[in-house]
Amino acid sequence: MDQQIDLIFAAMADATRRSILTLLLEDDMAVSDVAEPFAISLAAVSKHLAILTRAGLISQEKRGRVKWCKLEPDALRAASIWLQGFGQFDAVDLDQFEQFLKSELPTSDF
Amino acid sequence: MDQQIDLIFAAMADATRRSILTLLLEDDMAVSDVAEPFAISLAAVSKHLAILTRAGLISQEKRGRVKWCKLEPDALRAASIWLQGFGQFDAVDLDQFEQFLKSELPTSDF
DNA sequence: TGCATATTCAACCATTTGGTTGACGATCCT
DNA sequence: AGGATCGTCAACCAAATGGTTGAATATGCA
Repeated sequence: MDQQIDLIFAAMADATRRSILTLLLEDDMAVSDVAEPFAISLAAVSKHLAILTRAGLISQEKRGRVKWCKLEPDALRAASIWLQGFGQFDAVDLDQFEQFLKSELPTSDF
Repeated sequence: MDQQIDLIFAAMADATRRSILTLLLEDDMAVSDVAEPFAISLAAVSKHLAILTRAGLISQEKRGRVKWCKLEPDALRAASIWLQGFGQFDAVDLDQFEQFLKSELPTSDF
């Protein structure tokens, strides 16, 4: 269980992977579509997706040629719980949060 | 700012460092006292503390021979905000959280 | 001055990560 | 069957991680 938390935090310790999670927050996507906004190779994105899958943050299902990626928000709960314990954090400023998300995305058109 | 989030999540992706944070939740501690519960060398703990410091999760102040380590919970807010955005997480089950914290500590006597 | 304590530094090692390129396997389409 | 597309695998590289041990630095104390 520790290990799962390790994997989750490690998976989130990379801006590309956090961007991928944000993309998938919108909708399920094929690997190529996930890769499209990024200036790295498809193979590199494939590795990122493997890391996210291993952490349980996404799931992947192959239908035909296409492998669909789906956010698994439940896996974030453990990490969230861990953080909340250090809590007394003020209520989240959602405006700030949206701005932050946008600042992390490689493209800003969504 | 991305980079700070990178550092924070990376710092938390290790059970030893999370245990250290939990220890410091109780009180400020000297490096040797932080190291005491762990079965690794003092130098290894010193490295962990450097990583936590770089991430802004703790601060260290030298008074005399002793370097005091202090939790900086503010640094966790950014990570917390990030996670909350994937939110709709149910209210935290605090009992479960405490049990989890205890399960992560190398010694269970507090 | 001289010793003990607190902490870091340096060098080393094995493993993981994040990236590349090129080849390969699957699947769809005509 | 043949060709295009989707995605991973393999081999490689540079950098970071997590650990070790032994030496060095800094401070306190007698």
